[in-house]
Amino acid sequence: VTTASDSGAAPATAAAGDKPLRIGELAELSGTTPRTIRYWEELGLLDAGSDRAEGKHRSYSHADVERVSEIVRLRNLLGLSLEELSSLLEAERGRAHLREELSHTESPAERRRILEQLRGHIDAQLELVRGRRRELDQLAGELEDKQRRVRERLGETTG
Amino acid sequence: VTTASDSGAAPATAAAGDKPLRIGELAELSGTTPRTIRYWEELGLLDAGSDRAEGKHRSYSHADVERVSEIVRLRNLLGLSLEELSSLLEAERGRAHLREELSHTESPAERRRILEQLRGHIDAQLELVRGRRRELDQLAGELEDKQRRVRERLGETTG
DNA sequence: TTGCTCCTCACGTCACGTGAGGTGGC
DNA sequence: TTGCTCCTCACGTCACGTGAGGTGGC
Repeated sequence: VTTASDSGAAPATAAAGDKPLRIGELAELSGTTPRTIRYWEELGLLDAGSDRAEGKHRSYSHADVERVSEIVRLRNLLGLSLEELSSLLEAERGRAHLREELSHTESPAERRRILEQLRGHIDAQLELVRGRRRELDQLAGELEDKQRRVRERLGETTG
Repeated sequence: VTTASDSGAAPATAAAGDKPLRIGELAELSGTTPRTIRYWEELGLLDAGSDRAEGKHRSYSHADVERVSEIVRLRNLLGLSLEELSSLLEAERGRAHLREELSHTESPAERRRILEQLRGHIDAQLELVRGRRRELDQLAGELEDKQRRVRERLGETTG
């Protein structure tokens, strides 16, 4: 139902990229459940697809698989609330809009302004991810220390 | 109430390490809330302190700060359910017990057996952490690519 | 046509948040 | 003694899980 793809990755085959998907297929391909997708749609995280008669089946595209997969990934890795995720995704829609704008403007000053906004958004997201990674590195480091100490003591025992 | 410290880190001052803490202080020092601590106690994640008269205040030690802080950290970084966390923590208590055993056994074969069990537990936890870190690295890498592309385009504009 | 997946309520659950009304301890 | 933090219910909330009963589409 939604159509715009953000990633620009070409589908494996042109034909496969066009086949409409049912909610169960979308869920499986993006690592979640139909219930979760309906819930996200209810909250406005996902597009409701404007014109679906009550009781009729939802229909999705492969671009939706990209989008839902990314939300699932961000949720799992960053542990954000859906409200936080929502604003992050809104920023991402904003970026898509900026790219659109960029492709239509010639003025170097304008192009520069748009690109700098894009950079700001990406930098912010990157800082979030790097912060998490630092914490995980710290934890991994501590575990590696423990591991090393046990290995040394194992080396001391005979056998 | 609980006493055994796992980490072996010396407190900043001996006196400060002995002062009993109230639930609000414990919560603040370990980055959570009193309600969460009571809930974890209810579930058995934290020791109930055996003998507290109904309505009387809970009392904690600085060793409890270590324990609660670690649970908070694992919850935030690994995104586990409290049930998963619970078994992970039980494994950790098992490790404390193994270390105890180790300090009392002389037989090299026995010591070796114990150390290998310790190593197994640590390796398992490390794999969990490394898996998460790999995923975050992947995400960070993708964002860095985007960032680089925007930078290149910024370099192309005049100004 | 038969089976499957889908649909919409609606109640259940997990991990707490948030008062309500009352008591404890420096 | 006054204020704070604490106590125990108990209901609310977020992000879904899980049927119940019914319809849609290959």
